[in-house]
Amino acid sequence: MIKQKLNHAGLRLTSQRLRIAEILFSGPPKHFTAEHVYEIIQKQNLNISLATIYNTLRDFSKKRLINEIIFEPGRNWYDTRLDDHHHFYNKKTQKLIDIKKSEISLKEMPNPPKGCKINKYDVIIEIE
Amino acid sequence: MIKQKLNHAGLRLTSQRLRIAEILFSGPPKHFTAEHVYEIIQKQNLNISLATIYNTLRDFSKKRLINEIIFEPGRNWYDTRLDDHHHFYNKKTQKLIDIKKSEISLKEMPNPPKGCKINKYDVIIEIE
DNA sequence: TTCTTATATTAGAATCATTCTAATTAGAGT
DNA sequence: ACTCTAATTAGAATGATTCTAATATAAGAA
Repeated sequence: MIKQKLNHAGLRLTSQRLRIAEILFSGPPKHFTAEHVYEIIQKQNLNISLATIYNTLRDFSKKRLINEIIFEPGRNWYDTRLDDHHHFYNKKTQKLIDIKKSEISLKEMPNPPKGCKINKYDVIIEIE
Repeated sequence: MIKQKLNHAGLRLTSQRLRIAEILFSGPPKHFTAEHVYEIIQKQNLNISLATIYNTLRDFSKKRLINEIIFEPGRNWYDTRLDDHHHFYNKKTQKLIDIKKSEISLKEMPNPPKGCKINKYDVIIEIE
């Protein structure tokens, strides 16, 4: 349940966050940017400032409710899927396609440099 | 030889491109942004406009003389290494560390969607 | 060599996504 | 209800990159 999700993450239950979470977490997993969310909200005749969308996505990402994916310079994408998986990136259409972990995993994970721990890893396969 | 490299890529031999190529391809492989190259050129008391640096790096990348790496939103990084390898990315220090292909390769490469071919793939392991 | 033409360079303006500012509003515990 | 901290907001600011359009130059042709 969405309220529990936010509570558990230590995020206050504001109407804006609830509306945004509703959009993100209802329906199938999604790839999106702040602008995408903003457009959806406009179409619903809701009124949430662009700054709040940016803040909220950043907060959700920090709290690991969504995942940031970097594959295009100058644009922040997010993914509601949190499980271990990777992406095809079609440069022309600018679309991402999920790749199941089972289809791709690494032979072995190299040791990180001393004093560092691995945060996450991303495999991006660029197609055209 | 640098002139042959540019000629072979179909790029005119301008003094600016030769100077930039000199910086990139002399010495060990490098990770860098347009600003880094610009600073080096300033220190050498050369005078090449920032726009030309951006243009040149884009051109070199298109012609596959250097490789674009995307791992940080809002900043274009390049790599003079063209062979198959991957990267640790230290988010705090914003530094990249090469990972040899032999240390990491994928178990298998998934089939791209119909009508698409694989351009390249990048593995980025975020550490902290 | 000189001519020609397409291409490259440039300064500075423009763009675009994102973050910041500082004033206002609103959760949520007491 | 009261208080206090955190969230929201409009609009400005930022910062990397690209664009514009004027000028210069490489390199093949004559």
